Formats: sequence, C-alpha cells, structure tokens
Amino acid sequence: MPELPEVETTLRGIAPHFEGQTLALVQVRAPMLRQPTPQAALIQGRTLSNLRRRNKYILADTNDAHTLLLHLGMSGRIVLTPPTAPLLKHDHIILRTANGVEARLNDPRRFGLFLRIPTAQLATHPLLAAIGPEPLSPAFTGAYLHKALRGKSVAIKAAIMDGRVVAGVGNIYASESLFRAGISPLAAAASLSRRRCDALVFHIIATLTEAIAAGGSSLRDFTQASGELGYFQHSFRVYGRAGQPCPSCATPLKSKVISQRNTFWCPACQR
DNA sequence: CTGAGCACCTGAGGGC
DNA sequence: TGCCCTCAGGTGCTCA
Repeated sequence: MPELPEVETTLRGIAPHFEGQTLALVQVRAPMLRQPTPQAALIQGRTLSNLRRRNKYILADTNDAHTLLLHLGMSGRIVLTPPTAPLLKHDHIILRTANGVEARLNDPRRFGLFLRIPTAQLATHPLLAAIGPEPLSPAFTGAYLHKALRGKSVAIKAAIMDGRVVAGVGNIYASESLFRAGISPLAAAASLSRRRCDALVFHIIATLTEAIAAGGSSLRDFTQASGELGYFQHSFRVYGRAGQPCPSCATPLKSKVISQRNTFWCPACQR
C-alpha cells in the first residue's frame, strides 16, 4: 500500500479539484471496508474544505461539522476520471464535484477506510489520538526520536514503523531510510545514540521528500490520482533487492522478516 | 505496559 | 491452461 509519499501524492492530485467544491454526487458502493462506510446521503451536497494529510489518512472537512477520513490500506488508490468512464471492479467510493470531476477509490483488498467523523471529535478519535509527529514537520528531530526510543527493545525498523513513534513511515521507506543512515534494521531501538538518531531523522526526511517529488512509488497498485505512475521505485537502494550487490559496497544485500514484514539491508554498511 | 503472532482480503506471479 | 503456493506498500486484535 501507499505509504506517506503515495498518500501525499494522492492528496496533491485531488485537492485542486475538490477543495471548496460541492459534492454533486456521492456513491458508497461497499457497505464495509475495514470498518462500515457512511451512507452517501449524509455526504452528498456537502462542500469540502481543508483537504489535508495526517499520517496515512486523507482528511477533508464537510460543511456540516464533520470530517471525512480516507485511508488507502494496502491496495487502495484514488483515480480522477470523467463521470462517463466505466466503473471498475473494486471501485468502492465515488465522489463527484459540481464541476464534473470524479474521484474513485479502488481498493481490491478492502483494507482501506472511509469514515465520517464529527470534527470536534477528530483530535480524540482512536485512529488519530495516539499518532506521533509528522516526519516532515519541525517536531520530528533527532532529540525527539532519541527520547521516543528510550526503553524500546524492539528492532529499530519496527520502531520507526510504529505510528506512535513517527507517522507515515511504512515498510519500504523504513528499509530505505535505515540503509541511507547506515543503521542495521535489527539494532535495538533504545541502543541508538543521539547522533545516530540525528542521522536517521535526516535520512527519513530526505527519503520521504525525494519520494514525494517523484510522485511516490508504483509497485502493483499505486498510481497518482492522474493515473500516472510514480517513479521512486527506480530509486530503491535496498528494498526488494535481496542478493543483489549493495549500491555502496557491492556486498550482497540481505533480507529477513522483521515483525512480519520483509526487510532489506546491507550487512556490511549497516551496523 | 510490551512484543509477537495472526487476521482481515484479493490478485499477481512462479513452479509444476 | 490450470492448480497450488507464496507474497504484497497496513493496521488492529488477542495472547503471553
């Protein structure tokens, strides 16, 4: 699924067409994603504002004191289409503006989410209340990370994929950032020095920023809202490259499952 | 509290 | 061509 760069790319694709726009037509074709979906009638006719991303969620306020929350799960994507385009299998949510722009959420595995939450309850909503700082915000510093890792015996890779530590870092960008920082994904989180936390924060920010600039990574499912492919997958240094030479030292890259997710690293460069 | 394991669901790709 | 197995960018529940 989309990690932070793919969600950010999706947001940037749809926001210009939906910010301030009224939803002339809403269809909720799947009654259930990860959680039950809201009735279309509650959303149709509302005007959207303040489209934004938090963690891997896309949020948009409606002019009835509610906020729509959308998550792409593992396999979700949003594509902009003309209303005349034929519906595809797994098109679960359709939002059409009065201008005739349609955004369709297509999510084969249905791990995504579409919720309608009273805006006043957003900050305390269980999905959002415990989320850590945004990695691209000033709050995400080496000092913060060093403190957040205190007492954590889990592998550093699992720690940075924990949204309570930092928002939005998923399986690909965790491996890529750790490689760039020269840190073994297996290192105990609490064992990282302050200096190494500084380096890791720097490289998480750099990796995510570059990926956003590339329009995200397109593996199986992801496309930008325009339908174009992202191209950051061509910049992966370790992800998916087990057995291939390290781009830095040519040592064969290793892979191993860490907390249920396949992880890639260079055993020579990363300590 | 933490961490590990499993579950949710569909589809793509490889081996036979 | 088809069957069976494994794997996939996420998260949230249960259990020890």
